[in-house]
Amino acid sequence: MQQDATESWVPPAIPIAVDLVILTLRESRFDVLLVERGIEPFKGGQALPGGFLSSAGEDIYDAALRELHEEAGLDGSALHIEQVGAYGAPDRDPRGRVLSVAYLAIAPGLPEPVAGTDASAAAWTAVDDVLSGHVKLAFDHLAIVEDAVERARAKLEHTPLATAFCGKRFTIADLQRVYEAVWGADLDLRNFYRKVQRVEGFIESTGTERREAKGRPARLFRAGSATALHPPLTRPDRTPRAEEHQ
Amino acid sequence: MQQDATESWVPPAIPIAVDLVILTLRESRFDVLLVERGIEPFKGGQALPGGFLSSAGEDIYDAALRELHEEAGLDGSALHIEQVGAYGAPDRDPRGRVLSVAYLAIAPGLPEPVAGTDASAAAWTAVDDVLSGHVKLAFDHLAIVEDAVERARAKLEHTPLATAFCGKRFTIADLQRVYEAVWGADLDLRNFYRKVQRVEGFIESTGTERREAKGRPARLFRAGSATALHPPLTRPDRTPRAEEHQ
DNA sequence: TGAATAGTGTCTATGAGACATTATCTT
DNA sequence: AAGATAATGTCTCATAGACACTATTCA
Repeated sequence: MQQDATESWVPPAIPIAVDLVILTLRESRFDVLLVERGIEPFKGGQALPGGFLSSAGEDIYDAALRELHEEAGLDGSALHIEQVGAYGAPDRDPRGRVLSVAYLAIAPGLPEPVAGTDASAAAWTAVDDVLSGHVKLAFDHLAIVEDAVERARAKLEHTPLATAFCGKRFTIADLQRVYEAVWGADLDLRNFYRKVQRVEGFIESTGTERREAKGRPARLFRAGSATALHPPLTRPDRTPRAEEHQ
Repeated sequence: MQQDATESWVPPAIPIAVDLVILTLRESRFDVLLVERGIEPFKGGQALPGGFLSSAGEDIYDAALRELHEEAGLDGSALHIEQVGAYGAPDRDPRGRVLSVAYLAIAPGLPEPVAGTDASAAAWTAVDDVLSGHVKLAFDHLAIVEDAVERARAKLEHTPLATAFCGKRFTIADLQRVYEAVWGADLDLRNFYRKVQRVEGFIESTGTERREAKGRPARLFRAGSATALHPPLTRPDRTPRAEEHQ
């Protein structure tokens, strides 16, 4: 980077924004947070929360944390956050050129559609409705959601990311619901219990239980110390296996 | 993104650069292209090829292609190129704030250290020497290389990316050398042949052969149509398996 | 003791990894 | 036929996936 510049040449500067793909599970549904746009372009349309850097000195990650707080009322220090990538097509914003850095945030299921914030227009929306095109998004936000969701789905296989969708303590059934909702696939309960418990450092027992009115109490776990899952939990083959034509 | 702006507020604009992590295999060595910096800061130091957008209207991907041509003499349309991410720490460039979008490019082994270009100072360097810190890089380029290399290593498992390191036609042994060099691990030849040939759409036979002076001729293949590998080629466990303590 | 939820065990098939020999070509 | 390189087959073990029953609690 940083080419040989003549004294007179000035590299073009472009406004920088951050966009947030905040994912969560609410009642076993895989949701993304969208806000209704209050201004043109796409006024009244649905979009990802986000915004411009507040100053030329603000770190992009800090900007993501700030928007997370301002637009979603969430505390980023408690969440899993990672960068998805930069989206910089010259025509992505009709008002003029903007380069946006997208972040993925995973939040434990929040009962309320987030209130007391800037963006009172924020609402949880089914990820499926977005990906299917049933809910239309402004700008290139659909592509951003696609990339972020695929990232989350893939990381569920190899990392303990699923625990980020759960609270501090969770049951194995809770964890299974995460996998099923994010992957959009049903998993066998017995195989899931076996695999999850075999992976070293994925979940550790708290010794406590959760009882709900009826039925046997469920044991509670917390996230373990592993950063990678060995062996991984693989997604069910959507390409079942080459139809042994014969 | 695109917050409610009052008429008077103007979002801060920042110079945008692209950095390229160009990876290849040369004589079974896994190499990255570095350039010697001609100007301060880090004058005389090693850095990734790259540069600022040429104009405020240039697409970032196009800028990556342009730099690939200018600084490495490579034709991007023939290469695998993907974005790694945005690097935007406010202090990453001592001259002032720059946001850089990093791209990963995979090139078939090129015999010569790339000549007849802008950057005659460009040179292939062993990736291991960079990752080990033996070769020091300017700015935050080490972090960029780490991210890009990990991306490449991971994608080798699930995608036919390895074929991007090879020419149009290659032997199975060529392909194995790619995996061994990028992963830094020895693979069993017999298992490799079996697995590679079982994966549908990974490689397809050309019916032709390559003969080198002596020995049995090797069959030549070309990249198949698959975009994902089923089943994947997994990296040898560096974390061998929980030492069954007992 | 019945209803409700939590948790486990076994069998089969497939892939991973270790390992040595046969095949084809040139000189 | 000797030398060199290419290619393959078998065995064992671990994991994936299909599948049904037992355990614990509360009313």
